[in-house]
Amino acid sequence: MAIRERRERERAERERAIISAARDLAESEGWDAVTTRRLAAEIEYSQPVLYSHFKGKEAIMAAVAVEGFADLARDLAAARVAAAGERQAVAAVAEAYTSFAERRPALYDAMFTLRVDLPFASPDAPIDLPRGFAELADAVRPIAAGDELEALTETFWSALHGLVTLMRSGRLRRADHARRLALLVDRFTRGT
Amino acid sequence: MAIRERRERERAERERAIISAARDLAESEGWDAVTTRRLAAEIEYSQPVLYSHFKGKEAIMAAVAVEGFADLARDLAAARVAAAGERQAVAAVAEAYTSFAERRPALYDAMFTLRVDLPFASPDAPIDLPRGFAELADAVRPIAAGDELEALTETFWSALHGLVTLMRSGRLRRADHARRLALLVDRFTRGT
DNA sequence: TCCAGAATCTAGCGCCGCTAGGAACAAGAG
DNA sequence: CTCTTGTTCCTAGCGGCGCTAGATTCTGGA
Repeated sequence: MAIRERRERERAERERAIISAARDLAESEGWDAVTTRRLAAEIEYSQPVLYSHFKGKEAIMAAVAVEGFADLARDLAAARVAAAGERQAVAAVAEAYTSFAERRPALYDAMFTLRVDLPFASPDAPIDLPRGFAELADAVRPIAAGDELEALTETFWSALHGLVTLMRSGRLRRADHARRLALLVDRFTRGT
Repeated sequence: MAIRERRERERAERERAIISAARDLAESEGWDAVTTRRLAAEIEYSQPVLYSHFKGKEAIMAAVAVEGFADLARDLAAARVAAAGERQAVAAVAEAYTSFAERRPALYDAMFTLRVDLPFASPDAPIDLPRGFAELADAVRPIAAGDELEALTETFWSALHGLVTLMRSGRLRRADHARRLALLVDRFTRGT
């Protein structure tokens, strides 16, 4: 029986290795460089082994994304609790969000841009996804006034996501990022 | 000389055919289905002919995107001038923008999501791109108050883009779209 | 020591974007 | 009308992709 356990442990370790290799490779060379052949070489197994752990490449990316949700939720929480007031909390969370996207672009893409097979606005979403959303919602709550909190949080999130993706793809000048972020926070916190 | 002219005309027609085929194929089956082989078959020429017109597949997508900017600019202009007042103009333009993205998803992706080799915030951006941006800016101007118009327009645009992309990728429930859009417009037009 | 079943690999399928090299063709010169 | 020259276009193929069938190797228990 102990043998079986060791087997399962080794298998779990290998799965972790696949996810780490995918994340590292994506962060250093972009997702285009993450091929099943390179991943297999990285973990020193043959290609088909990947398919005994994951349904396909998209599932590997989804697994990387799930890891990212935990990191993002942590960053957002830290920013929120460190803020001095309600409006500062909104600004701090916004800053933390965009900074996460800038620091971990490949991870961010897996989470929010690339097509991956993950349930989002659904009960069986990965556990850390609603956690991150809840952090945003906590920051937004004081400025929600009469508005529905969930929809307002989604809207705020969308705005942050738009800023980040348009800037990252070269559609917005990076230099004006801080100004745009300030404007967004200002408009959302007005009159509350 | 007339022969040369006919040649050039035919060549221009073929280039148009390539762009149309790419757009149609992308809109009916998605960009993944747009391969150089299928495009070549569609225009009834061999694959290498594509490369005598465009540097590569990305350049074809960029050409499709450029066409889209003209369409979007037209939609935005129509929405803006038909609106009854300043705030209604903001709402109308926002609605027109997201509706364009919903109706022409593949085109929208080429324009704003996929990596294409196009200059954006730069003097040599395709002519219709600043036109679309100017339409947005015209709608935003009355609500800019003391804020810098360009940065505010970029921020508003980003929010629309975020709403659209997160919804389209299944990260936001489609059912709440109108509510989110209304919240966005409300927050941007507050106190002006 | 042998065997059944699990674990893993080799080899290959059909596709991709892209390109080298040659065939077919048309335009001007004699 | 024939020949040369330059353009146009195609056939064929390169290396790489995600993924999988089938063979092979390994391993725990009889």
